[in-house]
Amino acid sequence: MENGVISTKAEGFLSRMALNDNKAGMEGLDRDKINKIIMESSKGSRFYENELKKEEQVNQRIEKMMLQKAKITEQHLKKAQAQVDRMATELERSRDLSRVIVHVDMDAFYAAVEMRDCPELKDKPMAVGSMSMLSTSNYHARKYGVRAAMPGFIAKKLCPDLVIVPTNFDKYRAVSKEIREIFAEYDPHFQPLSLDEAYLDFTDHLDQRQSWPDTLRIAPNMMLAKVCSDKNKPNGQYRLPSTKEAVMDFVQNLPVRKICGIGKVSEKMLNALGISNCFHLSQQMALLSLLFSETAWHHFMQVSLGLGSTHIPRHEERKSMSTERTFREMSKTEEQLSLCRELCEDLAEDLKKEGLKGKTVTLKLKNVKFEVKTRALTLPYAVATVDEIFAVAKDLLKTERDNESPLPLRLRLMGYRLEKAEGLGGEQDW
DNA sequence: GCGGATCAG
DNA sequence: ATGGCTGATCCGC
Repeated sequence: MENGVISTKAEGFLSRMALNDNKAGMEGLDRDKINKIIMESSKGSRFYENELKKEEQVNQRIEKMMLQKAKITEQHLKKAQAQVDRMATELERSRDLSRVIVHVDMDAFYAAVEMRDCPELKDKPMAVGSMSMLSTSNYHARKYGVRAAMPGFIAKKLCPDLVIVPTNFDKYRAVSKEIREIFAEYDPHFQPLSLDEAYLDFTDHLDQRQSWPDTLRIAPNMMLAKVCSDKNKPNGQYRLPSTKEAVMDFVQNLPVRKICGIGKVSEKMLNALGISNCFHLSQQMALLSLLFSETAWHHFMQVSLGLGSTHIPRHEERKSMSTERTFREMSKTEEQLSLCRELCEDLAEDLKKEGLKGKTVTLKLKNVKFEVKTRALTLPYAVATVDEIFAVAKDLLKTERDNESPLPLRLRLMGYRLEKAEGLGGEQDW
């Protein structure tokens, strides 16, 4: 029993904190050595303690799921299988292989821009970000296990020669603009996902020119195109043929973690059921339909059949806008209040740029133990100005302070979000 | 509607 | 000493 607990904890550490070799450029490095260094620089920190706590919650979720699984009868499963089969037939009828979808993803984008502007960096391990957090790293640095979303001080331990370049968003935005102008030539309705990523529908373009560009990752739908864009990095290309056989073959060998929407936690839950790739996923669909929500298993179903959107949606209207900031411990009421005011000013300014309003104000707090809390209030009318927002924001903060009283709120992050409320009348007020 | 969680980039 | 920020969505109240 004692041993069981300890090994669960060790496993928990690995799944949540350990090196993620999902990314390109992470093949064939010394995982054990890297994980040991990450572990040593993490152990005992408040961040790490909180990660352990979160991991324990995930383990409990899994335990609950396993108990549910144990209660499922053969009869139950048979019935579910019949429903799954019916749905598969239905979905199969909707399969559309006539579109050509491309997902473009700039390789190590921020790092590439910095190396372009400072060629000496090309031969060195480098990353973009700060000692607190890295946005991305070049391929030299990846050999040491240095990757995006890793704090710089840990990266420095993995690779003491690492050069950390501060982020320069204006520059990346400018390059992104150039890139998007090129995208528009191929598909005027392309959908940008971030500064360095976009979906393009190439179907019409290819009808006009007959030559096949072999410079891109191509597939018959968005889900597949996204996965393909990860293949043969860097500088490699991949085209998934538009046949059902090719698609099914491709999808069956795919680890579930590669699927957009399946993250660390979902992966761990699926793994607990013996599911690690999409072949297992399709084999266990009846079981999944009984253990997961409808939305979740329908998504699994689509994925296991290699289906995805064949039309790129037009850019949706934004639903919320937020601003948050991390700082060193702040416990004084007056300081917190003036920060609250500052954040409201920033938010109001951002809202003004887009001419937006919102009905729901949400306060986000993270204490020095990395515990996150949100507190929201929905108004009967939409607000946008600093004073309107601040009036609500300061009350939300006060309520939290009163809740904790007489202990002070020992904060490391504060943020505010304004949201368009659902329901009738939401549209005209936003 | 609220709050916690997950996910992506 | 240093463990981010923004936006979306889902689940279970």
